Amino acid sequence: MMAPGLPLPTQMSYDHKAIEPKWQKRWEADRVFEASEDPDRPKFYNVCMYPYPSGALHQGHVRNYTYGDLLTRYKKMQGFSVLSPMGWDSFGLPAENAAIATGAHPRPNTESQIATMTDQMKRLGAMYDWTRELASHKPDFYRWDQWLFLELHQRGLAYKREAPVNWCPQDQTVLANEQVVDGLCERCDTPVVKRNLSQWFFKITDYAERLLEDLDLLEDWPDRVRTMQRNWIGRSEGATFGIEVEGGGSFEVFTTRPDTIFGMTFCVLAPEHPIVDQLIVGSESEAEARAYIETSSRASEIDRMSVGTKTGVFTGAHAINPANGRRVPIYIADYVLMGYGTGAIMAVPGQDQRDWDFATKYSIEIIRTVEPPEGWKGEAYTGDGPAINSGFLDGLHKEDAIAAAIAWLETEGLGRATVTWRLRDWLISRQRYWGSPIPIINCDRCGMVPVPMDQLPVLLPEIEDYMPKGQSPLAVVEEFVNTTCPSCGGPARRETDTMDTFVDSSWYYFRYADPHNTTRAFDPEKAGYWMPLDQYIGGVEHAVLHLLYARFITKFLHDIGLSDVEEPFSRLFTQGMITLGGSKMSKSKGNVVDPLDQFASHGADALRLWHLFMAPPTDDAAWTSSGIDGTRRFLERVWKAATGDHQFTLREPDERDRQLIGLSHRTVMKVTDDIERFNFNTAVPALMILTNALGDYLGDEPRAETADEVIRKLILMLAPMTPHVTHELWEMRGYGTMLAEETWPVADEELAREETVTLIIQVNGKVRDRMEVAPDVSAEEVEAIALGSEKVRVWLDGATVTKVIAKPPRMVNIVIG
RNA sequence: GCCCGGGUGGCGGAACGGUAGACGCAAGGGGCUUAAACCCCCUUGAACCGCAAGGUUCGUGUGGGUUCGAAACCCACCCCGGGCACCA
Repeated sequence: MMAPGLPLPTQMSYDHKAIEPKWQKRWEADRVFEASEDPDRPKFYNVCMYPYPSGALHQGHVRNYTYGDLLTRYKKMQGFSVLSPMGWDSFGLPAENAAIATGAHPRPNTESQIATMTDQMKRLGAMYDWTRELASHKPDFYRWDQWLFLELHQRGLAYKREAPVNWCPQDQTVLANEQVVDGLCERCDTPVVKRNLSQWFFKITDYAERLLEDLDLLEDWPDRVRTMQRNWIGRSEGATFGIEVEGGGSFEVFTTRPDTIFGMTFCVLAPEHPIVDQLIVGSESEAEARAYIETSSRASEIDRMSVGTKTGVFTGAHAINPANGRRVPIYIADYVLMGYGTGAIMAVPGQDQRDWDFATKYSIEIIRTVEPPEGWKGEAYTGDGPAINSGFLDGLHKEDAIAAAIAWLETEGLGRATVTWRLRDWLISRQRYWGSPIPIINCDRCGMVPVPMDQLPVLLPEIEDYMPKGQSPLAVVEEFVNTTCPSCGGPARRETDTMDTFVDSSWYYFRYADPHNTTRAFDPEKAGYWMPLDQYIGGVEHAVLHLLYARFITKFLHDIGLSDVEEPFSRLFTQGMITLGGSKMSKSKGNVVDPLDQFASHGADALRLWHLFMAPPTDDAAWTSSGIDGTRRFLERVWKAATGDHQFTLREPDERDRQLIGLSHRTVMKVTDDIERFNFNTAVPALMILTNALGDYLGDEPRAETADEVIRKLILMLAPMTPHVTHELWEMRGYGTMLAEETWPVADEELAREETVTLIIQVNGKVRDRMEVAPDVSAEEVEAIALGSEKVRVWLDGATVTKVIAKPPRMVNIVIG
């Protein structure tokens, strides 16, 4: 079926509808892409991020899998032992929401979508080792999520505590952080509020330092992803010290600017700070303070996060500035976050703009402790300068003043140098059905007891009602909940939360190395052969979620002796989006171009080539329907060159043969280099130029030997890009081998060398003439040629040559006065 | 606000500091055809000079700068996209 409005301008000379299925079946039957651990060859472990089974491939998938498959085939031709597996991120909210909407169980729907997508991947010609296929919703996979949980739990890295979570009042459910967009529920746009629930966390903060430091090792990651992770981890150096409350009690504050301590004119506590209650009891401001705390606890995230509208309330209590004994008021304000630092700050309005704003609003004194530069017209000054009004720190510059202030705090026993992280522990509980159950049993006598390893997996039960009600749908399933305590044998209740699907994706790439193991998550020997990934390909949207969690879990597996590597992904590639009409293609916007239409009209090869050609792989790319006409036309020309009935002549090779052979070697160099650097969009035109030259050559007394040599190279270079048509041509030309098993061509530098190059002759930087010269021409010769040029002489008439800059053989510039 | 990207023909995009616009799309002209489609050939950044061959000037967001020479390097600014955002 042809896409409406997309008539193919090409009269097709090859039948993609016959060729493509033929080779797809052949590759599968011959098991060409099944991987094996081969100690005699270098390995190449190549993975595209496993997809959520959404039902059908879209153009973004096509782009992703085309890049991945190109690399799989290219590396295989270069002699690598390649592992390119595929799996399914098949747990999670979309399937569950579909189930709620239709009343059907998520499993059959998920599995039929997996079947559809598998079929479409095969129709794209993307080859994977399907013997290693995995799906996270299957018990033989999620069993090992539960194992991972228990390993973390054993070492104190999985723990439960009450914590504020995102709550959508409309949907009556908790939301994952990633489902909160600008403070709103991504599904119903309702402002999200915080709600306290008892939750399971993975202690990723224990790994903060290593996760930050090892980013420096990841040289083949995009800078922006490393920067995003660095910001997300957010290391801040400073000091923590205690502050006495007048009349008894104390609290700790964290600051990156201990040097400004003399400028502290008030303190601020987060509304949730535990000491607040004792401070306000009986004070004049108690009623007002309680009202404020109540209001901010119910305020939506979007309100609390909005910069500029600082509000707060005086507690009625005062603190003592430890540096100068000054009595300062203690406020409560929600611009101080309980989750960062100590949930309390010393406020120095002279040196912090937020404190300045607050002090101005509530008429609190402002003391500058760093001399601003001459003519400073700003408000708070956060830059460097000599300390003033600061006692023993006076005159010191920022760095020295910070060191001196910390030394003083430590000598006085008031505080210490500390490092604070922005990174929070990873909240992995979900009050949702479609996920891996957390393997914990709650016993009244024994407390929280881990499910013994030999009782895994804790199977997800079949249920009728998936609707979230603020607790897991599993909580009402009596036969699931009620069990016996593994420790005392008494009656006990199962944990009913399930795990975040990011737990699945944090380790799945280890499982590909040993996917059928029934006694452990994977054999470290097998994982040791394949890990780390040599190439990981996916969307940039996972920069700080999946890619950070995966690094954490890999480090953990390393620490417990199951992995040799500390970093899972040696080389990361993040592709741009496909857009249409200025926005991302999506069903809701109605701007989807279904790849099935192009499979039918132009064939998978033409579609793959268009994706490679249309834009640099890292850039977003705008879909245009006519572009694929061009790549199909190009494949037609290749087909005609390789199968046409040409008038070959018997003659000795001449200049034309040498030219074409030379071009073919240069093309091999260019295409190889471009593929290595992911410049697919420039590799394609190089092949077009070669094909055009070949077409011209074939039309004018061609030699069969020359033609064959060039056609062979062309087919080999196109093989990873457009595998079906090239396999068919390889077979038709009778080379007698499977193209996918062939060797990638290597250029001969001698043959690639050009006989002449174009010398550009400039006068004062402007091009005035061009000449063909030998590549090894000298500077003196180039200068003589330039000065001898008739076109140049016109410009030199009546002028004095002041300088000649010669860069043989490409350029010479005559400078005249 | 902060941190990354990025602004090149009608469009997607090429260009180790050295011929700007490769390659492709679209458009126009011609050939083939009874006709059309397909296919093939030619033209296609702008302005100007020339009968022609050819030539000149301008041109990579804006304004400066460095350089014999800048789309590329430096400074300032404008616009677009993305990420983070009361993190003390």
